[in-house]
Parts: sequence; C-alpha cells; structure tokens
Amino acid sequence: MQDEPPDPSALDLTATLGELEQIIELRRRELAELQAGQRPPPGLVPPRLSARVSEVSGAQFHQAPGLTPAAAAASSPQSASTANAEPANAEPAIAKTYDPHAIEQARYRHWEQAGYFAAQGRDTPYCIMLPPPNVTGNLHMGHAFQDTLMDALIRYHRMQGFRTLWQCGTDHAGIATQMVVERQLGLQGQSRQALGRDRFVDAVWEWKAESGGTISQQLRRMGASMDWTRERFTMDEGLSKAVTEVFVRLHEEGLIYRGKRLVNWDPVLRTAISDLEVVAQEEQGQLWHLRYPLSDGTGHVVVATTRPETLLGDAAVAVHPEDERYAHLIGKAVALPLCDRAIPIIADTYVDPAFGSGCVKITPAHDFNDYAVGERHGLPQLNIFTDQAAINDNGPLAYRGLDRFAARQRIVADLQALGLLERIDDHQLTVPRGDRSQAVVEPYLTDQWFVRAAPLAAPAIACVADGRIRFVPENWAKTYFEWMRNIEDWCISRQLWWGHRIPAWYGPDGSIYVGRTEGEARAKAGLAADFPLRQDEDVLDTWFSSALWPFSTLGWPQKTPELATFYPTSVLVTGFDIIFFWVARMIMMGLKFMGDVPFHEVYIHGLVRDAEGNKMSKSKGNILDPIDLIDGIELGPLVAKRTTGLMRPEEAPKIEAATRRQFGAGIPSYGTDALRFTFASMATQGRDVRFDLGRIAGYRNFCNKLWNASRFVLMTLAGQAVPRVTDRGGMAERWIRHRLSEALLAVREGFDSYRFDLAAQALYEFIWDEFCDWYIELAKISLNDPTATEPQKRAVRRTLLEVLEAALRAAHPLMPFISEEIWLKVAPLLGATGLTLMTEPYPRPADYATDPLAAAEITWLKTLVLGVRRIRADSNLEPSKRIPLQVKGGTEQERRWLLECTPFIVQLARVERIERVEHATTDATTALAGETTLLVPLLDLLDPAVEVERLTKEIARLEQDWDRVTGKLANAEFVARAPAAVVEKERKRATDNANAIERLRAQVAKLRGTL
RNA sequence: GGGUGCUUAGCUCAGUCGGAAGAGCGUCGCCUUUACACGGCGAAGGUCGUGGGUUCGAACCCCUCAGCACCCACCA
Repeated sequence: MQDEPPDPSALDLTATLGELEQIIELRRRELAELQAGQRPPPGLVPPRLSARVSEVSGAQFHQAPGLTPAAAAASSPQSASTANAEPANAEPAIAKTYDPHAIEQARYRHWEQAGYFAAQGRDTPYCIMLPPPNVTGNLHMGHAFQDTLMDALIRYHRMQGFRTLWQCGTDHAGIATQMVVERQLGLQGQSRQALGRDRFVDAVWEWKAESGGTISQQLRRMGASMDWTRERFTMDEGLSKAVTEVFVRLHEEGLIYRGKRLVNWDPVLRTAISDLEVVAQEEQGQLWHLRYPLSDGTGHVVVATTRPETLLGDAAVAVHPEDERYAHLIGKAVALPLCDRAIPIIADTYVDPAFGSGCVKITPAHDFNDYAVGERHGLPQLNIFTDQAAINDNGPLAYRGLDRFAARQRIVADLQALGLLERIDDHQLTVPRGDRSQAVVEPYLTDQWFVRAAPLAAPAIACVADGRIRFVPENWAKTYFEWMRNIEDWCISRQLWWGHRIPAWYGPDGSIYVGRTEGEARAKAGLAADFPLRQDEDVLDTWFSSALWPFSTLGWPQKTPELATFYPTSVLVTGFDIIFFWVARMIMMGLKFMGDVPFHEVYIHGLVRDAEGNKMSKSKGNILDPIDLIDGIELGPLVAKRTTGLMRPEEAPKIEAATRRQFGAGIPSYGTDALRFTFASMATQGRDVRFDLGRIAGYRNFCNKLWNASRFVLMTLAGQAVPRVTDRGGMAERWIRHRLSEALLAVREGFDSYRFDLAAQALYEFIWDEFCDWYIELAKISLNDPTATEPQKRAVRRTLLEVLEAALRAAHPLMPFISEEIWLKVAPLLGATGLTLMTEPYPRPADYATDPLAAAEITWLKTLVLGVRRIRADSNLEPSKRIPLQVKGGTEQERRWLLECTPFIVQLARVERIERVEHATTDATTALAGETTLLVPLLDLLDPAVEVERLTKEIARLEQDWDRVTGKLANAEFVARAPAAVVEKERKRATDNANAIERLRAQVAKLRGTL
C-alpha cells in the first residue's frame, strides 16, 4: 500500500477554496475597473492579502487570483498556515522561486469542482478510454507516463474546441484482487475457504470500498483531466450486464463453447489461465534418461525426460518412424516401470531422433505435444494430478498425495533402486510459470469455457490491414498481425470467486443452459420452475470485461447518446505489453458488437526503465514512485519504502546500499508539471525510456524559468494599462511573433503526430532560448530607452504580454498547473475573461504574423552580438567592462540594420560606442556578421600573436568548409543532377566563405606586419 | 527456432524528404548584470557500431557482420 501521509492541509484547503471564490469575485470587479481605466479601491483587497500587497509594487498583479497564502509563503506547504498568521513578515507575494506545492492540489480541486473535465459543446467528439488500472493498484511510473500523454492529448483537443471525453474507471482485476484480499485475510488468520464464497465476495467489495480509491487520488495528483463523474468499474451493474449480454450472444452464435481441453493450470491459484498469462522462464534443470523394459523381456528402451514424475501418466513411447535404431520395436510394448502397465511403442514424426535418446515418453494428459500425439494415435488420457498438482488416485498407491516435486524425487530414487535410471544430464529448459503466482504451470485436463477466436480475428486483422485502425508507430501492426494470424481459442473461465460469474446453469445430467438470467435460461429451454439448476461456479477472465470497455463504459447494450457520440473513440494510448491481452480483444469485440472499430489509432508507448535501463520492479528495489518525484522524499523513508514487503527480504541490504548510493540526499520535490514535461520529452517514437533525475531537474528549472519570466512581465506591466495596439512594434516585436508562429506550428505538429518529445522541445526552445534569452532582453532595452516613444513602449509591453499568454496556452497540455496559475494573472491584463485556461482556445500559428524580414534582421543582430561576446570571452575581457566596437563594410541592408539595432548592440554586447571605419586598425580583434566586419580595438590589451592564432583557427575552419563546397561544385555530376536550389545554396556558401576568408586573411596580414 | 527494435558527444537522447552533425545533463572558463544562481555569458567534446553497395551526394536507402534489448514458440 501507498503509505501516503494524511493530508495535513485538509482543513486549510477549505479555507483556501473559500478564499479562491472570494478572489474570483474580486477579479471580476477588478477587470471591470481595469476596463474602465480605474484602479481598484484598496478596500477590495482581502484582508489576508492586503498586508503583503502593500509591500510590493504592481498591486494589480499581486492582487490577482490564484494567489493562495501558500503561494506567497516560503517554499514548504506546511508553512502555509503559519504564513497566514504573520503576513507582515511574508515574502513578496510573487515567490521568487516556483513552488509547485503551493498551487497544484488546490488548482486541481477547483477544476474538478467547476466541472471542467466533462465533455462540453456540440463540436466534433474526441474521446480517449483510460486503460482501467487495477483497483488494487498504486500509480507507478508507467501509469504516470501514459496518463501524461493522454492528458496532453485531451487538453490539447479540449482547447481546440473538440467535445472531449476522457472516460475513466478501474478494473476488478480478478486474480490480482482476489490474491490481495486473500493475503489480507491470511494476516487475520482467516481464509477464503473458511469464509465461503458469498462472504468472501462481500469482503472483497468492502476492501474495494475502503482502499480501492488510491489510484484515483494519485491520478488527480498527475493533473489528469478525466471526467470523474463518469467513472466506471468493470463490476458495476451496467458493465456486468454488458458482459452477460456478450457472453450469451457469443454462445448463441457458437463462438463460445465449453469443452474438456488441456489448459494451463495454476496449481497454486487452482484455476485455469490463458496462454498469455503463462510466462516462459529459462531455468537450469535436468534431463533424466530412464530405462523402460520391453514387455517381451528382450531388453529396454531409454527415454529422456525433464519430468520423470509424469511417467505415471504415460500412455506410450514414441520413436521417429524412420529411425532405424528403433524400427524393429514399433508395435511392441514396454512395461511401464512402477506402474504395472504395458504401453505401446508407436511411431510419430513429432519425435526428433537427434534429441536425447530418440525415444519419447508420451503423457497425453500432461503435455501439449503429447496430447496431440495421443489424439493421433487414440491413446488414453490418464490424469495423474489433483488440482494442486499432487498425485491423485490414478497413480500407484505409493505416490498418492505426494506433491509433484516430491513425487519426482521418490520416483527417480525408486527407478534408481530398480536399475532403471541410466543417467542424469544437466539441461537448460524453459519452465512455464503463472504470471501472478509464479507457480510452475501444469497442462491439465479440465472442462473450461472458450471463445472461438479465429472467426473474430479475421475482421480484426482486416481493419488494421485496411487502415481503419492505425498503429503508431506503425511497426506494431506487424506484431499484432503475427499474433492474430496464429491466434488460439481463448480460455475464458477461471476457477475464482471474484469476477463476473458465468451465466450458465447445469441440469442434474450435466446439460448446459445459458441465458442472461436463470429465468431466461429456463424459458429458452422450456424448463419447469422446479427443474433443478445450479449455476456454473466459475467466473470470467478479467480481460473478457476489459475487452468491452470502449462500449460498455458508454452504456452498451443500451443505445445511449454517449455511445452514439463517442464510439468509435479517437485514440488508444497504451503499452506494447497488453497489445494481445487487451488491444486485440477490444478490436475483436468492438467489431463484433458495435460493427465498428473501437478506436481509430493506437499509440504504443515504451516502457519506463530506471537510469541504468533496468525494468523497475519491487524485487529489484529500483522503483520510483511518481508521487515521490512530485513531492520529494527523504532518504530514510525512500529506503524504507524500497526494502519493506520484499518477497526476498535478504535482498534488503543490497537495495538499501544501492538506494543510498544513488539518492544520498533523497529525492527533491520537482512538482507535477516538471514530471509531466519530462515524460513528454522522453516520449520518442515507441522506444523505452530511461528515467533520469537529471532530466526532471532540468525541466523543473524550466518551470522556474517560465515562472520568473512571467514574474518579470507582470512586474514590468504592473500598474500599466495594456490596451490593444495596432502598432506591431519594432523588429524585435515582429521577430518574436514570427518565431512564436513558427514554434506553434512545430508544437502542433508534434502533438498531431504523437511526437510529444518534439512538441516539448519546441516549447522549451521557444520559451527559454527565444523568449527569455533574447526577447525579454531586447524588450528591457526598448522599455528603458529614453528616446523611445510611449506608443513604442506600449507595443513592447503588449507584445511581452501577448507572447507570454500564447506560450502559456501552448504549454498548457504539458504543464497544466503552472500555465493555469500564471495565465490567471496574465490573461486579465489582455482583457480575457475566462475563468480557466483549460477551455481557452489553443493558439494557432496564423494568429501571429510572420515577418521574415524582421527575422533576418534579428538573426543578423544575434550573430553580431555573439561575435562580440566571443571576442570578449576569448580575450579575457572583464564582462562588465564596456568596449568600443568598430564596424566595416556590410551590405546596404546591414548598414540600415546596424543603425536600427544600435541600442540593442550597445546593451547586449556591452559596447561603449559603435564607430564605422573604412580601414581596419591593426590592433583589433575581428568577427563577422554577414558582410559586416566587426572590430574590437583592444589597445594595450591585445596580444597580436594570440589574435593571429585565433584568426588562423577561424580561417582554417572556413577553408575546410570552402574546400568541401568548391569540391562539390567542381563536380559536373553534382551541378547537373542536384536540385537547382541545393546547387545555388552551395554557390552562395562558397562565395560567402571566400569573402570571409579574404577579410580575415587581410586582418592577419596586418597583424603580422606589427609583429 | 522465428520475429521486432536499438547502436550518433562522457551520460540520456533528437536528427522530418538523402543536401552544412544537434539538444539536455555533465565538464571547463568568466560573471552575485534588479525576472530567474533552479541564473547569465563563453568554450571544449563526434571516424554517426563494422565492412561493403546504390547515389553527384548517405547518420538516413540496400546487403553483411558484431553487440545489446524485447516479443513469440510445444523439442521431450
């Protein structure tokens, strides 16, 4: 269980929410006043905030909503209440450092209470089905990853006006849940059997009611905007009805049947399981060579087996028909040791003469191959095991009641005593184990229910082949086809108590009656009311109900409006591990019962691994809990968490040491948005992801950067009206809009193609590299420029605000909390009246004018500034010292740009003055910006030798490139065959390089002259 | 035994249509420049796993080999 501490702020939260309401009202009024050009009267400031507000400038911003006391307090959430008590000493209302704790949970509650998660509007539907987590479950990294991607898609589409439904709920998870509750009972000294079926099932329901909600709460922590009002459970009344309906209809069509088959039997759980629930494990075992005496006393044959105990169920010995060693024995009999039975020697091509002795013992009731051989040769099927895999009454008296492994030892010993053990070889074999119990699975003859898979698979194959369903990445379709084309019938009955009881009844003679209810079953067969019937004891495989999830959750078999609206759903987001368990079966059932695919696209994500690339598992002790990444955790509790409840407690010291080594300082708190952004940025095409704390720390820093950039914008605008302006501003303003437009295009392309990594990268680069590193710096200069006019400054302010606001909307699907928090403060300044960012329109590239000319100008400016900065760093000049800059040459356009950009250059390059010169001086270092030569006279500081070396390096670089390009151009084939644009590009490059080289060489020559 | 991926900077990974090798983290300098030290400025760092082929041109397409990972499968 997740031992989350009780929420210490539960009481305080109520107050916070109350305050939130108060603040919303306050903001409405502010907004009205703002629009009317008034300042808010001081009386409107809530008492709890007023003290702080008075301390800082920019009152409007600080009064903005969403400013909970916690946000204003120091970084720890626990201090929220104390901060309230001493407002006078509180920090400035806008914390200098982003503190996710202060906002996330309250924000989420507000969203949920306001009903923002429900599908709204009449637009095109967009629907995602949450893969229902087990009710027993805790949120793990895989969930968190998956939920991040789904929530991003949901929020992205919701903002675009789609009628967006994220259908959520949980799975009853038959075996898993039953095991959990049984273990629980065991601790209380009780058992399922002692309790009886009805009371046990009641106990499971009770347990579900008490502790089943954990994962739902954790999903909320992730910011998942699913419609909780529509939450379903696979054992709800409605979903159970759907299960019965599907079972009955498939049975009526002959697609479900009951039969005695060899199935995979879990002798610990004492239930059948499906092929998929068996995991093959390589293990070191032995190969026993046993002598079976010939009945006629003329000798013996040697059989090789990995399972000597199944000897008791042998029905034959098989050899290959063309194996000359044994040809003369075919048709003879052997006396089965220890059993007093004679069995025939048969010929079957199944036998590989090259393996072992070339003789195989055939045990039709306990091996899938032998079963098939037995069918071909009409051999008896002798079951020798109980349902717990002990020898049953079909075995010789001496072995009855012995567990299979004890029986093995005894039998081998007895054979040895009889001189019938030839030898024992070490042998590597694959052992089938149950995925839940880890018990060695036994092929076991029992009556079970099966779904006839092939007829359902055919249309399911077709719909992927013809593109009605698309896998992303598409190579997963291959895996899907591979399995579907070799699909076996699906064993759906389980000998458990927790699950959907099979709607079949048996008469005294064993005849079967299937119906939606016992009454219907009777009516269909015309049975009298007093005809004795007993219901099948078994329940259905959990995946049977999961297969119906896309339509059962929407109300099927009733024809609900939701079903009509949202089926087929838009996309399924899931891991490759359940393509067969779940995806394939949903497709089959959807096509069968809805006549249409359940979803149009299947996005398959990779597995979350630890930093070393290992799978995360409790037993390895390398689990990371997403909640710990959000909230942080101290080393002690982390170690405790990883080392308690281990299957093998002896591993604890190793795990503790590894944990202490890797997380010596515990795990810092990163917040939900940073975690989500990390997941998104790692979601590259289908490949597994290694989760590395460095990455999440980087994105936490990114959150902080966004927070502080916003703080800057809001502080800059504090108290200033920011009316809409027609003036597009200077080239910096036009450039940042241009870049915004480009970035939005990239972000949308990322989301539209499920390339969350590219969307995240485009956002990151735009916000940090463009907006923060350049535009804000340019804006500062414009706003501080005494020569700038008020309308010019207004355009700058407006641009800061508009671009920030757009970036927040763009970032919202990945970082819902911080974007909402800031947006609520920013948007009103633009006249926006929305109460949440969640339902604001997603920004479009076309909303922001592109301006290639401005883009070219700022690109040139950047080159120039970077050139000067490089000179400064290379020459070890004091960063604070202003230096003179000389420029020489340049195109007409560049000369104009230089004039326009002078204030920017002066500030960004920390230049003292700019001087145009006709001849380069000798005592200057050089850089190029387009055609313009930059010269920084360094006077006494310059060491000509050093400068020559620097320039020579630069020239060498250019020359290398020039060689490559001219070589290419000298190639007639290249010029003839490559596209004209490519050739032209290379030509320009060659000239540019030649020019640059020439100018740098001239400079070197001059410097040499002084040496 | 079949099948699918992966191999690019010290680490984790992008690299779209075949047309100048990129990011984050880490490392190394310099800087408490009033949004941010969870920061700024600058730098170093790559035979794109190997060998071949196609092409005017290959990290990218084809083949070979090697290593790693995963899935499926009934050799006792």
